[in-house]
Amino acid sequence: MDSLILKKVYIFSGLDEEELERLQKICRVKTFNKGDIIFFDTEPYLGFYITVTGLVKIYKISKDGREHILHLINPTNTFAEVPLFENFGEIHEDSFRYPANAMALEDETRVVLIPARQFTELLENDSKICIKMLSGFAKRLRHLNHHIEELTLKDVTKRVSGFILTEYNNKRKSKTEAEPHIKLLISKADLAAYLGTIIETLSRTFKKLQDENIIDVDGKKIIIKDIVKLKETAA
Amino acid sequence: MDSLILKKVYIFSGLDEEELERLQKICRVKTFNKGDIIFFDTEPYLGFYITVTGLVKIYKISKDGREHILHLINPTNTFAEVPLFENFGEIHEDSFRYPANAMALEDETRVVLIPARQFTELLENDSKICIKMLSGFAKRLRHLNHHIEELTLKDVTKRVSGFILTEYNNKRKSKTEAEPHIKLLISKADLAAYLGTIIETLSRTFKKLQDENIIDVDGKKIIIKDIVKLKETAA
DNA sequence: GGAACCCTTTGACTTAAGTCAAAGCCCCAA
DNA sequence: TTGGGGCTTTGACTTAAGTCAAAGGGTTCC
Repeated sequence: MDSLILKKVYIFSGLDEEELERLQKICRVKTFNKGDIIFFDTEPYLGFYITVTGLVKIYKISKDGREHILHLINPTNTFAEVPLFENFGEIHEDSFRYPANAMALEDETRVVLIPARQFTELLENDSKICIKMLSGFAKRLRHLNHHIEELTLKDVTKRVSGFILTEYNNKRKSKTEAEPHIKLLISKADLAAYLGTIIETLSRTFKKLQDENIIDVDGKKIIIKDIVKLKETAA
Repeated sequence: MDSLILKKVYIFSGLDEEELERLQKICRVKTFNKGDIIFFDTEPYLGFYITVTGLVKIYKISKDGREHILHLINPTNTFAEVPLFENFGEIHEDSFRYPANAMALEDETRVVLIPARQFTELLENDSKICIKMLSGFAKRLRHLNHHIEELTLKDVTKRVSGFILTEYNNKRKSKTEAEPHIKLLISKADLAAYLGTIIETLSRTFKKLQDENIIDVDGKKIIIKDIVKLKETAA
C-alpha cells in the first residue's frame, strides 16, 4: 500500500519511520465504488478507518427511513475511532458494533482499516499518539456541538447560508479567486440530510436565496453574489 | 479540599497517591448557588472543571435568546476539557475561550478547577490518563451522536418518551422499586431546552402522554404507568 | 435519436411545533 | 392570611417545514 498516506494522517504525524512501518504491516486497504457500504451499524467492530481517496459519509437511518448525515470524511481523516475507547480493554470480546453506517460517496474511494487490537497496543506505549487522538476527538466534539447548535437553534435558511459560508471559508484558506463560489462535493439529497432537512425544502431554500440575489445556484456550483447579505442571513 | 473526590473522578482513577496529591495542590475549589454562572462562552480558558456536588448545565444561547442545553454534569464528571486539546501546546497564549456557558443548577454546587497548563504537563508523561480521557471523550461523542439522532430524526413526543426511558434505565441500575418513576433534577424549562423544544410544547406533550395513560406527571415526579406503550411511543 | 434513468424542482396540502397572551398553581414570607 | 413571584398550563393563532404527487431537465446507453 501507499506508505505516504499514513504520514499525512494527523494522529500518526508523531511516529518515526519504524513505527510507521509496523503500522503499515497491520493495515488493510479496501477500495469502494460510489454507493458501496463500508460498514453498517449492525456489524461487529473491527477497527477504525482512514479515508485515502474519495469521500465517505457517516450516517444514521431513522425507523421511518429518513437519513441524517453526521460526518463527511475527506482524505487523510479518520472515522469510527470512537468505539476503540468506549470500553478500553474489552474490545477483544467482539461485542462492539459500529456506531453508525459508512458509505463511499465517490468511485475509487480507498480506505485503510487499522485493526483495533494491534492499534491499542501501540497506544498504550505512546502518549504522543494519545494526545493527537485527544486533539482529534476534541475537534470532532467541537464540530458536533456546533452541529447541534445549528440544528436546534437555527432554521433551514440560516443553516444553508451558514454551510455555504463555512465551505467558502475552508476553501479560501488555500486559494483566492475572482468569482466567489463553492462546489458541492455531494448530492443535494445528501446535503439536505447533512443539514437535517429534506431535499424539497433545501431546493426551496436555494430558490429563496436566489430570488433575494444572495446566491446563484448552477447545478453543484453555488456562486456567492452578496456575501454581506449572506452573512446577515446566516447570523 | 476534599481529597477523596479526585479519586472518584474517572480520568484520575489510574493515579497513585503521590500524583493525586500533586494534582490536589494545583486545583481550586469554587462554590456556587443556583443560577450562578461558572463561566460564559466569552471568557478566556483557564482549565477544565469537575463537578463535586450539585448539578451543572452546559448551554448555548442563540441570537434570538433561545437556549439549548448540551450537557448536564453530575458529581464526579468533568466539563470543558475539550479546549485543552484543540490546539495542544498553544494554550499558553490564552487566546482560548470556553466553548459554551456553564451554570450551577442547585445551591451549594461545588466544582474543582484544574488549571490547563499544569494539567497538560501531567498528561504528557502519563499515557494511562490520556487513555482514560480518550475514553471519556468517546462516551461524550457517543452521547452527542445520539443526541443529534434524536433531534433530527424524532419528534418531540418520541424524544420525551426516550428521555423518560433512559432516565429510568439509569436509575434502575442502582435499585429496584415497586412504583416505576423518575424524578426530574431540572426545571421543565431546562428539560425543554435539553430536548430541543420549548416549555409549552413539553407541557402539551406530557399532557398527551397522560391522556393516553402512559405516564402520570406530578410536579417533578413522572410515574410510568405503561412501560410497554412508552417504549412503543419512543421507538 | 429516443428511451430509461436519476436527480431536482415545483405545486398543493398537511401538520408539528413555535409564538403570544392569559390564567392557574404553589410555595414562601411578611 | 394574604399577596407576590416563579414556574407551569392552557388556549388561540401562526408559521416553518414535511408529505405526496407530478413534472422538468440532464446523462448515458443502446
